[in-house]
Amino acid sequence: MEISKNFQHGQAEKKWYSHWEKSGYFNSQPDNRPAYTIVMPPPNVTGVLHMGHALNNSVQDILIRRAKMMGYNTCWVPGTDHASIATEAKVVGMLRDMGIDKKKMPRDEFLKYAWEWKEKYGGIILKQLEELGCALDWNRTNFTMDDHYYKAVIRVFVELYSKGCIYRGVKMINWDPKAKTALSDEEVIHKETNSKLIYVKYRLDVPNEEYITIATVRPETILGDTAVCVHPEDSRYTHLKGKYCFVPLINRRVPIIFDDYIDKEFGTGALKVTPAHDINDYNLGIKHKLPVVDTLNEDGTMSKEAQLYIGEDRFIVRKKIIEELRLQGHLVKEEDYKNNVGFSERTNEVIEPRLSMQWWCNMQEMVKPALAAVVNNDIEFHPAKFKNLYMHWMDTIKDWCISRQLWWGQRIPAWYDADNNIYVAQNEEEAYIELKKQRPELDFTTPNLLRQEEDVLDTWFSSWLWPLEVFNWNAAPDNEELKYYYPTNTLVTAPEIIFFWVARMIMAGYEFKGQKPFDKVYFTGIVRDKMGRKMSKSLGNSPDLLKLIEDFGADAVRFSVMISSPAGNDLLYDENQLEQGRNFCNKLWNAMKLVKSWESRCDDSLIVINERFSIDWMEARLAEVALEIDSLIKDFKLSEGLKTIYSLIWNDFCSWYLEWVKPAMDAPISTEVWQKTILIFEQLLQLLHPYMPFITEEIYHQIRERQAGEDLMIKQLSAYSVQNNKILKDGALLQELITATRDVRLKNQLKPKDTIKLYYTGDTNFYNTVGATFSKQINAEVLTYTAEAKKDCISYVVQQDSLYIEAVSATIDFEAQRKQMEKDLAYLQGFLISVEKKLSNERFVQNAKPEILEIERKKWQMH
RNA sequence: GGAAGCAUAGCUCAGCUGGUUCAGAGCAUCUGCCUUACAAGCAGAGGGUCCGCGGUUCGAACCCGUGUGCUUCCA
Repeated sequence: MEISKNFQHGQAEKKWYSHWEKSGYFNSQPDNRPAYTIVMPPPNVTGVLHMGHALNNSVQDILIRRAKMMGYNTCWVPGTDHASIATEAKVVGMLRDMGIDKKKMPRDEFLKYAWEWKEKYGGIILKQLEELGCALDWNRTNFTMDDHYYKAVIRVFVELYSKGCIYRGVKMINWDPKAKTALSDEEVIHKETNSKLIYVKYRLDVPNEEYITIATVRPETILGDTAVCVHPEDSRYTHLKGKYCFVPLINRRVPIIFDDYIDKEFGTGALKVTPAHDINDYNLGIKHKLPVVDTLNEDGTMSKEAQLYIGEDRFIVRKKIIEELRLQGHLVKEEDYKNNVGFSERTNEVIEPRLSMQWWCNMQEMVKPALAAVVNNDIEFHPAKFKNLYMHWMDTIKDWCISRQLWWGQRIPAWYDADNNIYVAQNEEEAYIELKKQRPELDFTTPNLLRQEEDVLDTWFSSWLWPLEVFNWNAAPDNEELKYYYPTNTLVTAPEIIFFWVARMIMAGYEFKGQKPFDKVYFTGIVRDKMGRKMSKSLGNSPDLLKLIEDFGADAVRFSVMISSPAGNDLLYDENQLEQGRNFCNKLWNAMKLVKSWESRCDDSLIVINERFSIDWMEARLAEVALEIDSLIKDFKLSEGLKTIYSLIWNDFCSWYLEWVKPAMDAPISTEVWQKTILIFEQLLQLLHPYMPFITEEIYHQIRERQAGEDLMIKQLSAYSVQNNKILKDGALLQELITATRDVRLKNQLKPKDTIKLYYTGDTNFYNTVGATFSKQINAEVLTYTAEAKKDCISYVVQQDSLYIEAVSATIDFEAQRKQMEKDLAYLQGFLISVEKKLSNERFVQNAKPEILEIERKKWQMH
């Protein structure tokens, strides 16, 4: 069969992915091998594959494929997250496009649409992971709203409620007026924003016309003011103790209160207090027993209580109210001001602090084992610098707002009776049983004695159970699979969700299973563009991943994201790396073509003599580097690992080894050399396979006939050990000799076709062993030992050996040669002086470690 | 406002516990090659105030202090 000029990635990817899948290599069942398990961070059902996923999932695939070839029973669990806010927003938008208003629709009907939407679009992202080559166990695909999963979430809620961790209460929350729901603190993104600081004077309730001036960036909240606060030690205001002032426009009479919470330096030192719309004001309000005036509706418009501008959006009101204050003479001045404003992570809407009745989860007890596990490295963080971040958050953990005013999600299993008593239960029947117990006097023949809570749970309240529930924890807590796969081995995720998800999973693991969910957490970096900007949809700087895979191949894409992503560091994505990946594929492909072309030229009768050294050296290098790669991958230095194997293949194998053993044109090759070469090639492919699965599998099958089931993906890695240091040193010397000689040839205008006669001083054994290879690489017709310096030759030095080229043709540039030798001499002299200095320094000899001293003495002797 | 991290070649980064003349790799650049696996390539080369300053040490890219710049997290 004709071999294509270059690697045809499109065909190979389809062929091998379906072959692996059909062969069952992706699937896992418990057996007596040790398990290696990863649960994939479930992407949103709303998502499409982007560079972050490519990085994250490439890393996981590398770990899985590597573990598989090391004898583990590997299990990588895929799935998706229902992402309540994001998905609900999509579905509402879709309905709006269809001319349907969500509000006019019953809950059940809306959910029907949501499920339809999920079935249609929700799986796309998983499908896209196939393109990347991910070795996922598709039989285990989970969704956080699957029936069993739903039940697990409900059970967990009920359990925590009965333990007293979950409660219902009114608190200041982050309100998203667009999604019309509460958010947890983690879902709010603070951004520096250009605002105006407005100075407003409030008339004092004192006999003469006197004012107190306050400063605010949210003048619309004036309508909810119930006090003005100053610092007790602020001499400007001490005379106002016990006095009152009037809120402008609405003339509400409010007290002037004193509290050392106030920053005297900020603004005028006087703060307007709006307990309904600011967390700090709220706390002041509680302390000073202030009334609460809630001036906002759930959609961000002004409420009736505001008295003015009712039904108008808060930002329009902000502008209008400034004008009105100006008209009425209350506006003192406006200043440009930078402040931090909270935005909704999902809708990008400006968050309004709002007092609201929500469900809360107290984490104080759950934190303890979860914190300890990370502190004492029972769960390892890679890189370890994220431990600090984790510990700080856990130390200062606050109650988690878990209710969301949405329909898409697990509905909170709480029921209310007519008097608003709460019954939390697994389902309505059990809630009724509870009701009967507590209210036996009720007439149970009347329908609808109970009504269920409308709110659903925060998405993260379901995804924190991920490593447990994908193995069916709820229905069968002692099941074999859970025992076998849990705790999972490695979690690979982005540091952005360390609080959202990682911390909460750790807490859930200890709380519900009494065991950690994973041994190790590997945090990938953020993918940025060439200019260092984070890749995002809104910036439009994220390339179309599927297009990249189509154009360059999945292997090249994987190469490009892995080559420059050191553990935990951000990845600066550059198309350049994509080309490097493609070129590498091409290089591999061409190496294959070369080796294959030898097959028909094999000759059993040829004895291996000259190539013996090359083979031994390559095998030693292979073993040496295989060990290096092993330790790099163990340390999650995946990028380094790829660089190492890249260089082993390109430099050691292609540039040195293949050139050394390559027969002359049309000459036969010893069968043994060919066979050894194939064996070496296979091992190189295997080391590379976790990074670039498709091309390696393809070439593995191209270079030799394979039996059914004889696939690279499942080939077990050999045990490597380094036993031959001498040959590695000799190989390095040979390379140095070749490079130096080529350099000398080039500098003396010797054409590649000109042959040379070369004389050396040095170990004749060594030169005899490598002589044929050396001569071939530098086009020498004679290579001979000489005891003394040769005259009228080009001379140069490599390590301890002197070399002399007797040029058959061409003139010798003695001047250039002299300069080069002087340079070499100066270097050596400098070297000697530095060693001498150290050795003659008494304090060095006294203080330095003996082994260091030994090294220096050796250096001295050698020169 | 609070905390953490980073600063090494044009770019992206290695550089462990201070010790080989330690200043490295890849990419990019330059020079010479269409040499029959590969021009998506081959052969070779150049390129540095290890951010500034001060200190500890026999010895500092590495440890300490300080200044500057950048990034991230929290409020």
